Amino acid sequence: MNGDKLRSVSEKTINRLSLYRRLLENRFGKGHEHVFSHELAELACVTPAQVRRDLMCVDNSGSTSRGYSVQELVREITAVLDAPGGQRIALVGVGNLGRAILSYFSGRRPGIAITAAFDSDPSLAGRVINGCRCHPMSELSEVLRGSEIGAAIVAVPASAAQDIADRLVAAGVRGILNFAPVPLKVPEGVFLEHRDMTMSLETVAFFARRSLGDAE
Amino acid sequence: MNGDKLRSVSEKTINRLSLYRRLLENRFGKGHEHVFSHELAELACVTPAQVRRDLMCVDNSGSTSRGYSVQELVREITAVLDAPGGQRIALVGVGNLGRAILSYFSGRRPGIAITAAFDSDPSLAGRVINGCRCHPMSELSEVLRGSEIGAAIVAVPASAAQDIADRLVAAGVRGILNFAPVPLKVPEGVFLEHRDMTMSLETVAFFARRSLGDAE
DNA sequence: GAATATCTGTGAAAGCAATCACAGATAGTT
DNA sequence: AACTATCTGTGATTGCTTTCACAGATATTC
Repeated sequence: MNGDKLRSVSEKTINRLSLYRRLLENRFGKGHEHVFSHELAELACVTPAQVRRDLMCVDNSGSTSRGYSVQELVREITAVLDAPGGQRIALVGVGNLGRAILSYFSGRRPGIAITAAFDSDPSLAGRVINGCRCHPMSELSEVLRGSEIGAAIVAVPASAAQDIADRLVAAGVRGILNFAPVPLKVPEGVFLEHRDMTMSLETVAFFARRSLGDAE
Repeated sequence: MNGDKLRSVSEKTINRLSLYRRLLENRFGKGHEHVFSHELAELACVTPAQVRRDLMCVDNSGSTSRGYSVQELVREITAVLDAPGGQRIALVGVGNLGRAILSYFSGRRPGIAITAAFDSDPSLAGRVINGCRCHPMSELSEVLRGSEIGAAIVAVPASAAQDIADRLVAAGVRGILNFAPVPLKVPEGVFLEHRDMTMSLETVAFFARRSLGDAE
């Protein structure tokens, strides 16, 4: 990787780098060979200072009065975010949400692919959904150990989530994106992101209501 | 609402209150009439001090040596989070993700219901999915103005998202949960939550890889 | 009923993240 | 070539969130 700088990069910065890259990719070639921090900030809905701070961890030097080369910036962010040979992800839970995730990510990012799915429903075993092969849950450890999968998405019911997480960690997974509506316990060193939709929706509902109340 | 305290509550605290309530509901009646801050903290994967701080904004007083009454705590959190008569939410975009969201929230929370859905595909108009009626996109303003909907979920492609957001805001929506992979611009006073799955997955992939690198 | 143990509520401290503000750089203009 | 304008990179600052640590409260024990 990029050595010392990256060891201390915050999660929020990585989040925004991912966003910056996508925004830049969408604009490149459309008459935008260069971009200023305030332009990228406008696209990303953050401040220019935030953009420049975030970019301190990539090996790119913007030029004064011309800004950043879009192409170079994309390349440098990619050098930070993507694994050189691409990265494989597993999906556990092929219900409504799991399928939506599969279809959503199918070919969306070149550097990342969901290459194995698991579900407790045996009738799914062997099926291929959006280019991803489904396996029975019992094969989880076996399939993961035979692959280069280091991260996984959990989209199972709350009751099954912790057990799945334990098995994923035991099989060597070091990053989990959790959509189950329950917090997971993972050992030190395993990165965990909890994306609880109920939490998100209740929070939006609360602040929408408070905002209405404030206006009256 | 609860007056002064709530005016300054942070988003993070509201997020956790939502989580606490669900964890408590799941446990109540199973021999857990009371709960200590360290027990709830364990369930939520946070520190006991965090729990106590968060609970400062609800009108509940835990008793020393017995902790909090689970039932009372749920009631008090509900008084903060839920609208007295329940809250209605709109969903825009009934694709794979939109349907997964509809099925996920169907009857999940008593205080919140997705009561109207919109999609640009005319063949969906009039259909009822998971108890939610689908409307053509052209009826968005009309339907919203005739209802008590103050918040919405956006699950449309990136290219359509900003236009949808503008129309939602114009129709009086004050909170948006955005799943489209693009940041949205909304006026001051409108609460916006961006849940970008690509960002989340790339971030998990990054830290999983870094964690593996650290271990070697 | 005094002593002990263990809890809550919260002021104070520590830790993180975002913003400010300016030095240094570079292009354009006259 | 000096002057102006405007950018980046970053030390310093501000603001927010979490954690610490302890006073005060309440059961329990002897």
